[in-house]
Amino acid sequence: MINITLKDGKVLEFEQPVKVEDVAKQISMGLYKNALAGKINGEVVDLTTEIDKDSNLEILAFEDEGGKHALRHTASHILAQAVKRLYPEVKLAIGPSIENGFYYDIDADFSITPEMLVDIEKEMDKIVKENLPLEKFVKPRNEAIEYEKSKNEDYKVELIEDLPEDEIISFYKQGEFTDLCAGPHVPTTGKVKAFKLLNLAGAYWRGSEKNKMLQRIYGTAFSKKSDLDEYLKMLEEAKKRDHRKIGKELELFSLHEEGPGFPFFHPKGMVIRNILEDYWRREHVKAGYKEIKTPIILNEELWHQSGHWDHYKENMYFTKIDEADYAIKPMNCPGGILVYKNQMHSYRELPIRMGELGLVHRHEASGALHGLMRVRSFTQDDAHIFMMPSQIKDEVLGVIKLTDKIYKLFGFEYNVELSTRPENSMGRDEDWEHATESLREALEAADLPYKINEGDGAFYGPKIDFHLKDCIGRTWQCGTIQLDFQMPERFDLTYIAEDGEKHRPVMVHRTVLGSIERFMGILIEQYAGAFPVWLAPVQVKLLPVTDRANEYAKELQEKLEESDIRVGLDLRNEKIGYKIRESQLEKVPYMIILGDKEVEARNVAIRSKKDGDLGTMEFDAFLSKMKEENDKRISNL
RNA sequence: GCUUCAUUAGCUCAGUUGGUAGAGCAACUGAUUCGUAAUCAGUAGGUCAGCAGUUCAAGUCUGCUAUGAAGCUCCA
Repeated sequence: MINITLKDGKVLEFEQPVKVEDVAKQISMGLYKNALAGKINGEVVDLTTEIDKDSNLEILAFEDEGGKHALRHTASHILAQAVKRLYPEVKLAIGPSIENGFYYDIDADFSITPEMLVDIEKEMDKIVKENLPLEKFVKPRNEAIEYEKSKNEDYKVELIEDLPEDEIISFYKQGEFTDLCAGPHVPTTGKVKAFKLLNLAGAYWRGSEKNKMLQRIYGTAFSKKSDLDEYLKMLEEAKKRDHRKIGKELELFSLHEEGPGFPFFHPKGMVIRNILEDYWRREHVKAGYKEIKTPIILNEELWHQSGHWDHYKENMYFTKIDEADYAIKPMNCPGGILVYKNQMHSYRELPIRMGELGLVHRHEASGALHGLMRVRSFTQDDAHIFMMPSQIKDEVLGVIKLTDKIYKLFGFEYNVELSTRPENSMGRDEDWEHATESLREALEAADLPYKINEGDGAFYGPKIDFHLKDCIGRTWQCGTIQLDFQMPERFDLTYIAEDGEKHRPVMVHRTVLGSIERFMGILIEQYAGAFPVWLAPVQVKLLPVTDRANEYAKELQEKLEESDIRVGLDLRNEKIGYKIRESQLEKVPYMIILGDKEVEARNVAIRSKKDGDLGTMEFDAFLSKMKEENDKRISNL
């Protein structure tokens, strides 16, 4: 007798081992017809897995991670099978499911073209229609190696060879196709009701650029056609928010062949940028920061001392002044350190929080450049905090809270990662351990969920990173908090403690926005260009219906400008409908329509971008409404 | 940097099997003074990214370079 406990606590009894799908069918009619996988005692398994002892069982449908995983994983096998049918000579690498779909890496000695993808999709359709059952079988490791060798699948052989001697290797078979695989899968290929191949890309075997580059086919799969359509539509919509597209349409910034990765900011982009910086300054003054500005070009010797020469040279730009070698700063820390070192410091002063909107240049790989998100010259909203070791936790916690507050203002959700010691790093093990532990404690104290990113820290210390999402779900590192025991050592930083002796301070490097450029990219995508009133480059646009209202419009323009409202005036001889259309496309939050009626009554007709016609009101009433919206972020603080 | 793909007017895009470029919007000029998402007419605008090659002939075919896109690698 086997007892199977379901998620809702119900217990089912079976005489003999049953398959997950049998249970799914039995629990209730229809309810689990979309079952795609099971979860036995916490482990995701195929629907065909036998349950042979008492277990907790959960049936996973497409809504569950495990269900999606099984479906998409099967889709990737169908992709591989189709490719093998059409091009038997190719070698298969790996084909996992990923967040929104799946891919398969293929080694072919010809280029896979978009036209071929169409053929492959057709073949996949056939395989789905054939409704082939997926059958699991196992082989001991050595037999498994021989088996894959006989199929000429070199990559599979390499994968198995990396597994322990006594490992039992599982395979899945669907029709004539078998693949090394740990599962889980849906029971038959027919379950994959809706799929689409999306794009082609190169990808290094095992993710190392030292290895061969394979061809990767990306796709996505759903259990219903309507879900697939919805997803594709969502992708289309998301692309309309792309900051590169909106930045051009709204004349915020531009990029030119003459300076790849060096963005040009236009007047409207500068308005947003300046407001953002003002806001940043205000917040930082309140949080106890002092602002500094340090030079962009500094003597090369400084970079030897900081360790950047040894660890970051490849990404730096260099220049000469007279006969001496100089470097363009890729980071602001040495500048901040020189300011600190310029005088003696008492423990009474600590922590010293020194902020800098610092322009840095980094030689990023050409293929890594991406709009404003990844550039070669950018302004970090940097700050360096010098403190006693006992202050670490509180200071880090303070930065976490400041970051959270600022991100919340924009409605961002974010992921946090803790990155630990990388291979190419400097410093003592015990310092690294202490630093990493301090960051961990601060994260725990802030009650923030975080992911550990092994070996991804800076060369001088571990870090906490804040990642924000762009319009299609790619994440970008923005805020960062980096603990550093090395630079204070290298630059012999000191403070005089209570005991009258020199002591070594600890240093934190941190950014909240990350870079102004990247943050603006994220902002543009977050709002799809329709910025909140306080950030909008033009907040109000005055639209006279005929030139009889021009004088009145100019009068109002002056009054609005006096109150620091950013105002636009459209005096062109165009129809009002046309002027409204353009202002709407410019995403101006408010329009003031001025015709004979308004001139006569000395009032204003308001139209909001969001809500349309708001009717007429007194000008003063509108003005105080604008002032109020403008101050929203301030009262928010 | 790597793989694949792309680059035609300021912008968005057409351009058949190779036979030396076209639309809409924008700009400019004129008319129109009009009430909540495009008034009408006209004018001007292009070494088809650049350089080389194949050809009687190249926007179209080939190679190189630059830039861009997707992904990989990198991102201290």
